[in-house]
Order: sequence, then structure tokens, then C-alpha cells
Amino acid sequence: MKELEKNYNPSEIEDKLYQKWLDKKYFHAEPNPDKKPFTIVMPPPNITGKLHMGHALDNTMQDILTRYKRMQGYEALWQPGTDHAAIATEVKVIESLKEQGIEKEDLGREGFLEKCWEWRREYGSRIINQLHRLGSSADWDRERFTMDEGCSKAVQDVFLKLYEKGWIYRGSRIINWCPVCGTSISDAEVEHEDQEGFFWHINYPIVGEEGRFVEIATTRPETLLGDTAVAVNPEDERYQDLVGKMLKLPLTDREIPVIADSYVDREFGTGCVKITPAHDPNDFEVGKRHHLPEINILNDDATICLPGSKYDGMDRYEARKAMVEDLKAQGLLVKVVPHTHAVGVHDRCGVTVEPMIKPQWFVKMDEMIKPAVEAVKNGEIRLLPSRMDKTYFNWTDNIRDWCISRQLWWGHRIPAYYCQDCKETVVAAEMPKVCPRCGGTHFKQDEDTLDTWFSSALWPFSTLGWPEKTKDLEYFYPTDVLVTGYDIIFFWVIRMIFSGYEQTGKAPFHTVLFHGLVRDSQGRKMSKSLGNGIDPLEVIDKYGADALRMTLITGNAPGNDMRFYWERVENSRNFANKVWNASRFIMMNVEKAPDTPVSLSDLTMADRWILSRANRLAQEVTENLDKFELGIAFQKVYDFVWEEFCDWYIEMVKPRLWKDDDTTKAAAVWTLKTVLIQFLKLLHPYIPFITEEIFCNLQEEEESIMISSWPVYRDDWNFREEETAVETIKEAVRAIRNVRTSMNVPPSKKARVYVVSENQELLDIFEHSRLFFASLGYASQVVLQKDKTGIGSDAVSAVIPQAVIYMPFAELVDIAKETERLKKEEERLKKELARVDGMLSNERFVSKAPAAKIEEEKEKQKKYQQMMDQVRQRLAQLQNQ
RNA sequence: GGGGUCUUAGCUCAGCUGGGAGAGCAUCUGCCUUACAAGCAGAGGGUCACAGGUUCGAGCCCUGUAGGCCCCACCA
Repeated sequence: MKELEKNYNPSEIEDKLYQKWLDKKYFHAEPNPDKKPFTIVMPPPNITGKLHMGHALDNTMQDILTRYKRMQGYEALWQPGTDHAAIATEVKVIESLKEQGIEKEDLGREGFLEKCWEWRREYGSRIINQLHRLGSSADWDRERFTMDEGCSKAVQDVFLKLYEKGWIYRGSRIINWCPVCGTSISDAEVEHEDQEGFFWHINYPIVGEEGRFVEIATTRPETLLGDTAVAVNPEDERYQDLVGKMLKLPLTDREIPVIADSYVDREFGTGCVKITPAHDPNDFEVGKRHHLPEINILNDDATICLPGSKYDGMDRYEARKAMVEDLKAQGLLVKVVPHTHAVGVHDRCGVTVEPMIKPQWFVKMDEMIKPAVEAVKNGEIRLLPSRMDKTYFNWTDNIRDWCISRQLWWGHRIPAYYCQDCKETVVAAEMPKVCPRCGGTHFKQDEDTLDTWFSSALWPFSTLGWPEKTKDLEYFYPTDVLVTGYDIIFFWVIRMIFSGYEQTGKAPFHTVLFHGLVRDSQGRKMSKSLGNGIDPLEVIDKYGADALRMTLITGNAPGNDMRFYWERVENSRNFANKVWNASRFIMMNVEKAPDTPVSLSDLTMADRWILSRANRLAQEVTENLDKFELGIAFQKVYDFVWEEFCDWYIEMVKPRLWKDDDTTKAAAVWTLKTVLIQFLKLLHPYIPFITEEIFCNLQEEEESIMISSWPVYRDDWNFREEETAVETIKEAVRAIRNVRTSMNVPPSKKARVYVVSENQELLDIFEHSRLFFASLGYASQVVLQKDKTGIGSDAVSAVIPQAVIYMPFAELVDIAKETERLKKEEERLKKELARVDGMLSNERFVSKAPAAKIEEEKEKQKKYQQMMDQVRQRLAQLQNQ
């Protein structure tokens, strides 16, 4: 047994303990037929990432669940890894190359990829090391990477399978194009933000009808160059005669038809819509319906592409300006109206995306999504909090095909090969030798790579060895819980679910536990641009990982965002210190009864009380954890440790430890140690470091708390009577302290305390607790009796249920003050009685409420009435003085 | 336009299936009591946004109103 430092100092022990856990391989999981598996797959952080509060929260939650299950005897696997993060990594590498004056293209594909791998080798594990600091008990021996050999094989297999099935196809469709990143992106990667812009009203002259125009309104005048029609609603009387006529497209020499399509809203704008099939998703659909030509007017960098035109080569916004000027000059600009509208921007770079028609690869979603919808509907997969269901279905109900090709180099290359002789497409694991159509032997692989999320979608099973039928896969899959932020439900969660069903025939997990965002103290999102981010590592340095973990897990309901306050970290640190000092106290006293055998029958009332409380605590905490109520479970242990154990039990036990000849000393020591170990175990998943440090200093039988057994409820530790008895004593002590404080009696001044009650059982309770009741109640002597014999009329009193407590403070008694105090008590009791009486005299309550509830209220009525009688007696007494 | 969510003590938030309003911080008053001043003992402070409804009983369930936040969405 080691003596502990006075204050808990996390930095001294955390690294040492983490290293011990690693050395002992406690985090490692292997298929074990004697145990049940429990699996969590870690959302793979980007290799470009740096640990932020979101990661800290996410991983703390996963660690809590993993450690809990491990202690419960499960073969607990927390599967870690990192994500190649295609765009983010390319951007980083390109940046670092630029600093050296090198362009991506200079290196060529191979050269550039080599740089990416180099970058990954250098920085890719940084975030993993940061996760170590948190105490994460993931199985690092199994660390995976979305572009490692196995995961890449999984990606390729899935691609080939879906292609064969016809669910992956290549097509020229309208997609979102990021002109800065130079790649297509999926719908999910487009963020809509309201921007203040204008509505430009433009007149298109009607061919052959001099002086007659059709007025259209647009927010993007530059797209006019790609117009191939103007549409009106077929029901719109105003424009009936126009349908079929031709219009002269301004600034060009083209003529375009007026068509009728019900897509047009008669009420909005002028009721005439310019149709640009190549640069607007709606117009694209309209164009398909009416077989309109699609004219692409943009280059990949969003400059105008219209050879021969004066606008050719201009930036899109420059061209807009120039064209508006020209229209004005020609008298075709009718008016300009300010207009706020939603603009799609790329979520990575914030640049306005351009819808464009490009040949891309897509995943057909309509069939594949079905089992994923069904699974959440029938509860096979449970989303927590359950309100996430709506968000989920909103997406699945409106799902569109998924654009999976990216014009990037860093990523899984699409396994499609084009015959250079006949343009035949061959999708295969390797480059084909001979073209099945023309017999040609020259092939070129598709230049594109896959959306990063395509590989993330396979993460729960690709990390376990799929598509091979590995032992790991068989044992650990399906995984159990997925813990992640609600912000990636569309990107990742849904895609894992449909991929899991499609590829493995099973749900990848049965529960998804969502958490919210960690915001700053003003409720703002933490962001680089605001500079308001708080570095979790800084928190760990200052207050310890345990304090950070507690802060992140408490004071917030599941799935809700939370604010980060340093004050809350301090409170967490204080709790850690409290646990530390309680343990210190116990260690300082254990040798007072070393190795004395103790049986339950040796325990005193107080011992049984705290043991019983600790017993039920374990039961409740287990229930809460099983329901994934991590914060509630922790709060319960927190309250137990601080209030019941430290503020009450330790104080109760002190006189027994100080007294040399106390016969119950061994029982006290045993109880202290037993309850301490009990709650250390309950706390360990939350605060792994401090609990391990204490546990190892406290005992020698077990080498680590993290592989010790989780407390279970035991019938022989259930002592209801003692619990009630101690509650009575606590009430009496509180009453005494209250009286003393209101009279300004200093703690140093002890007083004789009389407990007067006609109830012998009650007196017995006080008899049994004489020793600690005296110390907690600042009593020089405790006198128990059935009447007021020997108590001066000038003693102060406090009424508790079924008893009155008297303290002779003759010289301190202020009759007026005493009366005031009792009047206040009378008022309180009056209110209580009025409430109870009101309920019980309500016929409808008595006839309809459950019997137990009625009985409960009757008991209360009795208790309050009895206390009221005592208070009034006492008041009468005072008045006679 | 659709959906979600929030409105509870000065601040930040809990409050599980409806049965006497809670925590931390802050404030006030005493205490360096031999584990802890990162502590101990006490105190003050709330028409649970508003209006209806269901119920014996509503912070909790239903409807509506106001305000805040978020997500989704092809009104040019």
C-alpha cells in the first residue's frame, strides 16, 4: 500500500499507465469461443486531421462502451483506423508542393501519389497518437487504413459486383462540379447557403414579331449562353399563343423555341423560364423531356467556353457583368431586382458549385436502399436518439443516384478500362489483355478515383477482412454500436447500412448512437476561421484526460449539442481530486485493521447502508449503460461518491477509526475498501487513468482495473431497513446543523443533544448510531428518552418525523428568533398538509389514482400532521415564557 | 416549402414510461474539523416561453402562438 500525493496530478501517471495497458495488450481482442463478442468500429479520422473536440467526444463515448463491455466479460473489440480523405489530402499535398514551387501536374500521377503516400507516412499517424492521450482502448494492433491492401480489395470487389448487377453505371448526367477542386462531388457534399443576389429580368425578342418580347428572370444571366428554350406553364393563358414560336437569344445568333412544361410555376417571376439543360438540374430534366440540345458553356475552372464569342475565356462572374452591360446597351435588360436565394457551395472549400453535364460513374440507389429503410422501420437497426429516424427517412425517401467518380488522383482508382481501338468499356480487377469486342490490345484505365465515402461505407466489414471469410469477420461482425455525430448521417451512416446489407446480407450494427457538436462557450461552432476552437490536448495537459472525458460526457442530453466551458473542466478535475482524496483517506486507514476477516453480520448499520446503496448503484448504472444513457449513469456515480460516500459515510466512520478499542473497526475498514473498489470499477470506463492508479495502489490481487470484473447486483448486499434508518439519522443531523447555523453556534461549541420520541424503534436507531450521530451533530452527549424530563424550557428544538430534538443553548437562545424559525416551519408544514389534504379529499383522486399512490399520500399526511403537532406545541411553550 | 429541436434558478444545462422542481458555476453566511480550501456546513434564488386541451393529477402528452437554432429541398 502506497501513500498517495495530496493532490491528484494526472500528467504524472497518464502516459505511464497507457504504456502499461499497451504493453500488456489489454486492448487487443481475438475471436474467443468462450466469450461473447462486442464490437465497435471507430469512425476513421482523416489522415489530415488533428484531434478536435468532436473526436474527443466521439472517442470518449466509444471508449466508455468498450471498457464497460470488456469488464463485463465480453471480448471487446474497438476497431480503429484512418481515412484517406481524398480531397482534403490532395489539397494538403498540393499546398506543400506549391511551397516548393511544384505543381501537381509536374509530377505526373505516379509522382504525385508517391508524395501523397509520403505525406501519409509522415502525418497520418499523428491523430492516432493524439487519440492515445485520451485513453482510448482501441485495438491498435488492428489499425487499418481505407487505402490499405485489404480495404482496397474490398472496394474493388464491391465495384465489380455492383457493376455486374447493373447498379453501377457510367453516364453523362448533370452533376455538381467544384471549379476550384476540379472534381465532381455528390449531392451530399453540396451545402446550400442563402446569398444576396439579383434577379435580372431580360427580354428575349420574338422572332418575326418586331417589338414583341418574352420577359424572363434569372439569377445567373451568364447561363443565357447555354439556353436552348424558354418554358412556360401549359395552363398559363398569358402565354398560350407563344408556345411553338421562336425567340432570338440575346448576345448570340441562335434562335430557341418556346415550350410548355408543367415544371414552370406561373406565380413565380414572370412565369417564363429560360432553359439551360447543361447547367441546371431542373432544366436538364426539362431538356430531356423536350429533346432539347445541351450546350456546355463552361470550362472546368468555371470560365466561359464559347469559342468565337467575346465572352470566351472570361471568368463566370466577369462574364456575367459584361453580359449584363451588353444587354443594357441593347435595351434588353428590363430591370434588376435584389433577390436572396440559396446557392450551392462545396462543403470542403466553400466555392459555388456549377451544375454541369459530365460523364461520371453512379450508383443506382432505388433498389439498394430498400433493406436499409426496412431495417430502421422494423427496429433491426435502432437510431438513438430516435428522432434521427425522421432525418434518416427524409434522405432515403428522396434518394438520388450517387455520383461516385472524382477527378482526383488520391483515392481508389476506378477499375474500368477503355479499349483504345473500339472504345469498349471493360470493368475488371486488372487491365484486360484483349478487347472482347474488337480483339484490340490497347487499353487505358479510367482516370478517375472513387468518392472517399465509397470506401468508408464498407468500413465495418472491410476492416475485419471482408471479402475474405476471415475468423475475425465471422466472430466480430456484425458490429454492435456505431457512435458518431449526427452531421454525417447521410455521408456515412446510411451508406454503411445499405452497403452492409448488400455486401454481407446483414446489418453492420444494431444501434447507432448519435452525439451532437461541441460548441464554444457562446454556442458557436468551433472553427479555424473564428479561432475559437479549444484543443483537447491543451485540456488534457492542464487538467488531465479524465477531466476532459467527464466534461464531455455530462451535462447534456443524447444527440444534443453542448457548450464547452473551462469551469466545467475544473469541476471535473475537482471530482477526480475528490476520488483521489477519498482513496487517500482509506489507504491511510486500512492498516488499522489489516487482514481481519469480516462477514456481513459484523457490519454496523452505517456499513450496511452504504453497501446497500453501492449495490443498487451498480444495478442502476448498469441499466443506464445498457440503454446508452452514459451521462445519467455517470451522474449517479458522481452523486453517490461525493455526497453519500464522502460527505456522509466517511464522516460517519471516522469516530470508529479514531477510537482505539472500537470493535467494529475491521468492519469499517472492510466496507470502506469494498465500496471504494465498487465505485472505482463503475467509474473506470469514464475515468480510466485515475481509477487504475488508485486500484493498483490499493490492492495487489489484480494487476489492472480494466480487466477486473464489472460489479453486479447481489441480494445479500441489499439492506433496506438500514437505508431507512440512516436516512432518519441524516435528517436529524441536518436539522441540528440548521438550527446551529441559524443561531450562529460555532462548530467548536458542542452541545448536549436530546432525542425525544415515544417510538422505541426510533430511539433504537439513534442508540445504534450514537457514536457518529454525536460527531456529525456536534453533540457533547446524546441523550435518548421518551419524554421531556430534564430538558430546560430554554432549549432550542428541531422537529423531525416522530421525534423532537432539543439542544440546551440557554445563553444563546433568542426567543423571538426561535419563534420565527418555528413559524417558518409551521408554514412549510401547512403547505404540505394543504396539498396532501387537497389530494386525499378529492373524490376523483381517491377513486381513480392507483392504490399505492393513495397509500403513499396517506403516509405523508400522517407524518406531516404529527410534525405539525410538535411544532405547535413548541410554539405554545415559547409563548408562555 | 418540408422536417427536427430548443425556450426550466443570474449563467450553462439535466429532468427516463405524467404523481411533491434538480446539478454545476455564480451569489450570500459560517468554518484552515487530523482525505480533500480543487474542501466542509448552511442559505437565497424558478407563474418550467405564452394560450388552450386531455387527465384525479401536466415541466413531461395533444393543439395552436411567439422567438431562437439546425437539417433537408430543383421556384428560375
